[in-house]
Amino acid sequence: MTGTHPVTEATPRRTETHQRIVDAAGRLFRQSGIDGVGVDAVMKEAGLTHGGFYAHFASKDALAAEVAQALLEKAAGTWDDISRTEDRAAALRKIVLHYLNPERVASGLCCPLTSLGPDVARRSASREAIGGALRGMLDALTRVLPGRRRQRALTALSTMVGAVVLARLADDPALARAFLDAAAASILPHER
Amino acid sequence: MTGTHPVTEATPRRTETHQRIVDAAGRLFRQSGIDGVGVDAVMKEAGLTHGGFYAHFASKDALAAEVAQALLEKAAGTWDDISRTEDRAAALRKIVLHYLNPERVASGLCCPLTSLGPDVARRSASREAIGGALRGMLDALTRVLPGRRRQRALTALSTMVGAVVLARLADDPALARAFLDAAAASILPHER
DNA sequence: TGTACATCAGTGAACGCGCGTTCACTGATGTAC
DNA sequence: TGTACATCAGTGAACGCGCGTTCACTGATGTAC
Repeated sequence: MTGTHPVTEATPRRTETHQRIVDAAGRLFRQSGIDGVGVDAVMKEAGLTHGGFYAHFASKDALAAEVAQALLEKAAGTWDDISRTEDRAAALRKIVLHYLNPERVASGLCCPLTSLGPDVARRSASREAIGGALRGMLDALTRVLPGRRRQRALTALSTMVGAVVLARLADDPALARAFLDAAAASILPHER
Repeated sequence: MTGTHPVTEATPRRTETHQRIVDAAGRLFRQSGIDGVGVDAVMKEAGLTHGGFYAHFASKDALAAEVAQALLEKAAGTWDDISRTEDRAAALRKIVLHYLNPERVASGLCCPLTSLGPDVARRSASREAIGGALRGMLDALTRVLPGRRRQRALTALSTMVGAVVLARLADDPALARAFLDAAAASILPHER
């Protein structure tokens, strides 16, 4: 029910189109911010015209909430899956290196916490989804971090998020890279 | 010259009003985002009416650029000053605890990197100012961190920025606090 | 299998509000004599 | 010290564009017989 237009029934085609709009918005919102992208642009990205939008969502805000929730759940879910792998060290490596991957960061299609965070936190609708994702990511990190201390997970998540934020803020690609590399090195067990 | 209306001359009163507008915008923009605050609201916060705005700034974007530059320079300057104190350990403590102060973070009137960052990075005008501030903060941190290694400064800054971002995102005050405390503990030499 | 009709996803023109921007004016400050 | 005038910071009404939202319509999909 959440965010979806309540009146009309769900049919296969409708559901597919709905999902295409959410995906398109996910890409654009993360690159240019929610306020920086019009309903018009979202629908064009999804291969449709803007008029049909309100057959799928009650408002642009409802779309934003659904996009945020979907991206946050997906991110937390991925971390959770990986963290349940047998090999804890490998799982940690995978989570950290994927998160801090320079190409992903540069594309803007990275962690929704950093790309949508501020925008979304102001819209109170999604605060719960954010809280859930945070806890999920912390749980996953705690599970794979040596010592399994919550404290370390809090710090590691801060370092990763900060590195991504700073890398996107840096005007110089070398500096951006330096933030990501330093963060990875500080979290991963030092191998040399 | 930058950002200021180029035609009119600078007189004491003009300068003071100009500054009052920049200060007001600095507060509001950090709390609600640049797109979330109208010229109208800025001028009201400064105790004026909206009409007079364009006697001081060429556009809202010009104001945003000036606000960002002022806040970034102030932040970097503060760090630089503190870092040149005799006692390195005390200077580090001061920088870190001030930055991670829960009340400051909750008020939103904290580091412009986290509160304006994304908004501002998209407006290419201020990328240079951001880069400068980043380098200044890194230099200050390097100066006061034990060992004086650049690598450690990169990580420490990431951790601090990430902790603030996450603290503002967390729906639960206790969780917010946990991010800030964990970050401080991880950077400050462990005293116990 | 073919025809008639109903349903429904998507179209695109149009509306209207918010907000950035402009502008003619006012009241206050300052200068000339 | 007082009066006349010029300058200029700030006012508030008005404009117009962008964008979220609405709506009458179309063309395609599906169902009845």
